[in-house]
Amino acid sequence: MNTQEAIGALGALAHDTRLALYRLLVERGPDGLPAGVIADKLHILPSSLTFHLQHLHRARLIRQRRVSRRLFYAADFEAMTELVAYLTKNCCGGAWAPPSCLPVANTAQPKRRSA
Amino acid sequence: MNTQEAIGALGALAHDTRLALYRLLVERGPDGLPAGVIADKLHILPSSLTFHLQHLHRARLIRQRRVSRRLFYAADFEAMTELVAYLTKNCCGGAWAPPSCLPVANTAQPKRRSA
DNA sequence: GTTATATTTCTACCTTACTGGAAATATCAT
DNA sequence: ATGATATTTCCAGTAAGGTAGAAATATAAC
Repeated sequence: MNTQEAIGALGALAHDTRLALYRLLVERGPDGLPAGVIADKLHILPSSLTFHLQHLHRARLIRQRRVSRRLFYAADFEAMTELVAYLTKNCCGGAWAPPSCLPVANTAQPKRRSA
Repeated sequence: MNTQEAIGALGALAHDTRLALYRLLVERGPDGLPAGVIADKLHILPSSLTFHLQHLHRARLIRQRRVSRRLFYAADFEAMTELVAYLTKNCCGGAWAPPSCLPVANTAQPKRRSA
């Protein structure tokens, strides 16, 4: 993850609705949720939801897949891992985060089914 | 660090100039740099610099102190530690970051002189 | 007190981000 | 094909963020 990607991810998370949305998807795991269910849970209009979903998607924090007529969105766990790695490496003066943290992140991902 | 504080910190870092500024201050350590020097290094106008410094300061990512007629700004290392802790705790589904990471962050701070 | 330096504050402007409603698209069921 | 559901796209309006220059404040030197 380079600086521009990090800025994109930080900006995507720096919003009430989007952070709540992202946390909801993380909580839900790799299966994710369809847009409609998310809209209900967060009480936002469909057009707003799409706007925020696309914002998170552009930042590669979430993934999209269609299941019949519904679009499911799921958190991209690698993205957060990379973001945290970027922050600890570049924004803590190297003083933070023992290297043992980084490998753990990958192995700790919930098992996914297809891709 | 609560959600609103995290959003504030994320938003403060989610900008080209401010991220560069913050990283410059982290690199510099607890002594920090006077505003004028920062403006020179980042090639930005004084009024813009103040704008971004205040943004970072509001997010408690940097600290300010006056030395004679100059205002020094320095990174607040605890803030980044807390932000990373927040992200790993709340946005990685608990799957990330072994607890050993967190204490390390505090002990790894560069020694400061006064407060 | 006057002058110079360092930084902030103020104001105006421009751009981008966000919200909300209506229309369009995609998929499925009949 | 028609109708229903799920979601996106489009558009307009409003709010917030960022940039820039000029004026104001704070400190220091003379």
